[in-house]
Amino acid sequence: MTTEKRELQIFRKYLERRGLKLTSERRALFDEIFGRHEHLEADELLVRLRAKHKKISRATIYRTLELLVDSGIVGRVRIGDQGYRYERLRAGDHHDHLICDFCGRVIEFFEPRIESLQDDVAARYGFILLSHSHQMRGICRSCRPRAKAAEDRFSRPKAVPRSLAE
Amino acid sequence: MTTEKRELQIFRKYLERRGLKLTSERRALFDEIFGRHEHLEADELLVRLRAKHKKISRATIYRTLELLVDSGIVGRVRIGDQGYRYERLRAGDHHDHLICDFCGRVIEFFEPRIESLQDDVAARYGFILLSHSHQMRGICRSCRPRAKAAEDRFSRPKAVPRSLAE
DNA sequence: ACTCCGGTTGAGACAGAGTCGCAATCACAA
DNA sequence: TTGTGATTGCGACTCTGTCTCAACCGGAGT
Repeated sequence: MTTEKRELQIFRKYLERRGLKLTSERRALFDEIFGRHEHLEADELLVRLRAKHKKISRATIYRTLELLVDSGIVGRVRIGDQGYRYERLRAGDHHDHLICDFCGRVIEFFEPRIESLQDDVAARYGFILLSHSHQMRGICRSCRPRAKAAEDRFSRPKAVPRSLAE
Repeated sequence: MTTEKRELQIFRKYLERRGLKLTSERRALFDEIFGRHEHLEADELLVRLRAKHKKISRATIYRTLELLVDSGIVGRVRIGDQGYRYERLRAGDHHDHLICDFCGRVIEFFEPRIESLQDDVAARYGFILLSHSHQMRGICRSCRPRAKAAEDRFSRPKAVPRSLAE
């Protein structure tokens, strides 16, 4: 609760500083995102809010998400193959994502050694690094048995071992 | 030329193994991608082929790109904010991308230490790693002066220094 | 508490990227 | 050369996200 309060204050300040208003729609979307820790798509948010008998339009969702991202308290990430997902950010919180191709689960990770190697690479090419996006995809621990079963069932449609590649 | 020949053989084999045909459209798209080393969007490929008086439809471009990616000789990457770009891959060639936000230039990099740390992270969470996508964005060496100038011109619309954040 | 004004909303049109169904066409093996 | 199943082009469609605009509302000033 204290955490939410803090982010709400930041958002309020952000709006105030540019003469924008904290409407009930903006407030509802804020609450929805900060009420749980998940990686949500814009349309999921729309559905959830409407399920809570909150009248809100798609356009407002997108417009508000833009404000939230811009204010720095919400992050926008490409996780699936189409569209973005939004996640709340705590102050100073940076992480990248590990995504299970079977169940879709998203795990956040932070590896300082990767972060610093990124800086090295950027420096090597004379780049000023502004942002990065790093996703790793695979099969999570609990999907491994299922993945194995599926692999056996289909006669590996895509596996073209190098023995056949020429 | 020898390199192209090799990839064409792989593609031929790939089609053959699943009873698919090497049509003139597929061949033309192959040539377009392997004729130069760039990161192209589907529609750019369409335009280029039509400019060469090759009659081809958008649907075929997409369908063929899928085959090329699936056969392993072409890579599909999200580089901009909308859509994918396609790039030819040489055997065993893996790299990630550094993208300039000003000029759009794409630089490929490979940092083995990052690759191996990725394996460590995956192992830490019990993940079987299948793929990853890693992009770094920023300002390239030659755009730095231009970027600086632009920053001075606009009175930094988004910069909300922490001194004002509460 | 009331007013007023500029910011905000909802609805639906629109845009860009990509997919799909189907009739006509083509590759390629016999 | 022929036959047949794969492939193509077209246009309609989907999905994600943006835009326009008239009606509406938040909140500062009174």
